[in-house]
Amino acid sequence: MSAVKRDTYTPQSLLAVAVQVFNERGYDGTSMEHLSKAAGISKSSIYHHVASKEDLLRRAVSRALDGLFGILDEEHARVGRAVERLEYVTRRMVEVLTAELPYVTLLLRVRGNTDTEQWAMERRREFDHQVAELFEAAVADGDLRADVEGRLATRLLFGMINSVVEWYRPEVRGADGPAVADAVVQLAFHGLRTDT
Amino acid sequence: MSAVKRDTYTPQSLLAVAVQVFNERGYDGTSMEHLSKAAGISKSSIYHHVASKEDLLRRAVSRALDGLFGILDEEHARVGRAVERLEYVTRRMVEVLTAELPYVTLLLRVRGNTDTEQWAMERRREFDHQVAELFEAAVADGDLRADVEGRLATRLLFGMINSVVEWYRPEVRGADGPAVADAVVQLAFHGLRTDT
DNA sequence: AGCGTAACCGAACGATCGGTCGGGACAAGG
DNA sequence: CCTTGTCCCGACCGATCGTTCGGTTACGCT
Repeated sequence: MSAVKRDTYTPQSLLAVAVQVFNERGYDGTSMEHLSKAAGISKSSIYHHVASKEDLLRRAVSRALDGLFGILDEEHARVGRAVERLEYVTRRMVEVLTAELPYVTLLLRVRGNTDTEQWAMERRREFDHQVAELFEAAVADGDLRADVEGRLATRLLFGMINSVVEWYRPEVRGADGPAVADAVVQLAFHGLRTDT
Repeated sequence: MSAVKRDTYTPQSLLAVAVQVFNERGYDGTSMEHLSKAAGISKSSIYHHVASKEDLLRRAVSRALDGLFGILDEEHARVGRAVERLEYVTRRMVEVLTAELPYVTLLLRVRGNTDTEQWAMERRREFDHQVAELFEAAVADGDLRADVEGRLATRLLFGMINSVVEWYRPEVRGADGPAVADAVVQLAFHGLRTDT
C-alpha cells in the first residue's frame, strides 16, 4: 500500500457523494445521471466502483446500522440501572446520528421498495425493539412514568431523537453533536416546562 | 346535485387511493401504473379525474396544510397565556395528524424535487415558524425552561409530534387521536422521568 | 521503454416513465 | 330512439430509467 493516494474515486468516497445526493433528492428520485453529474465522472464509470445503485444504498444503510448497533455493545449500555442505561443510549444515539448524519438519514427514510430496503427496515426494527426493552425495564424499576404506555412513549422518544436528521447541519457552529445530545436527554427525561 | 351517487371515482376518492400508495412506495417510487392497479382503472382513466401525478400531490399536501393552518385560527391558539396556547397547538397538531394521517404523512416526506414540493416545504416552514414564535413567547414568560435554546427545543418538539405519522395506525384500538395527543403533551411538557 | 490494469468514457440496450389520443360503453334526459 | 356527456379503455408517444458493452487513456511497476 503506497502512502500517496491517486486523485480517483474509491467505493467509499463515491458513496459519500452518492449518499448526499440520495438525501437531497430521495433514493427513488435520484438517477444514475444525477450521481454522475455530482461525482464528476460518467454514468458508466460509476459501475467500475460499485455493482449497482442498490449496492450504494446497501453500503450506506449498513454503515448506519453498524453505528447504531455498536451503541448497544458499549459498557454503559449493558451495565447499571435501566434508566441510566436508557439515558446513555439516548445520548449516544444522538451522537451517532450527528456523526454519521447522511448515512443514518438515508436509513431512516427507506420505504421498503427493494430487498435491500426491506432488510434495512427489519434490522432497524430490531434495534428499536432492543431499546424498547430497555425502556420497559426502566418503567418496571419505577424510574419512568407509568401513566403513558411504554410502547407509545418509546416511539415518541425515538421520534424526538430521529428528528435530528431533519435539521442538524454540522457546519453550523454553536451546537455540535454532544451538545444536541444533552438537550435531547434534558427535554426527553425532564420535559419542557419549568414548574415540574 | 343528485342524492344518489354512481359507483365511480371522484377526484377526492381517487386521491385517497393515490395518497395511500404514495405513502407506501414514496412519491417518486410510485408510477401511474401502480396507481392504476391500486385504483382498479386504467392508467389513462386517471387523467379523466386529475390533471397529472403532480396534481394529486398538490391536492394531498394542500389538504394537510389546510388542516394545520386551521389550528392557528382556533380561539385557544390565539388567546391566553403563551404556554397554554402552545400546549393547545401541540395537542391539536397530533389530533390533525391522526385525523388526516395519509395527507400529513405525504406532506412531511416531500423532498423538494418539483415546484409543488418546494411550495409545500415553504408553507410548512411558515407553519413551523409561527409555532416557534409561540414557543419563544412562552420562554419569555418564564413558563418554559431557558437552559435549552428555543429553536433547538422547538425542533425536538416538532420531531416528537411529527413522528406520529411513522407509526400511528387508526385501525389499532386503545389509542385514538386525542389519547395520543394527551401522551404527547404529557411527555413533551413534563418529561419521561417520575422524579422530576 | 514496455506491459498490465485501474479508471474512465460514449453509445446503446430493453424496460419503464408520465402523459396523450381517438374512440367505445353506458346511463340520463328529451 | 336518439343525443349528450361521463367514464373508461388500449395503443402509443418521446423521454428517461438502470445497466452493459467495447474501447481508450493514463498510471504503477519492472
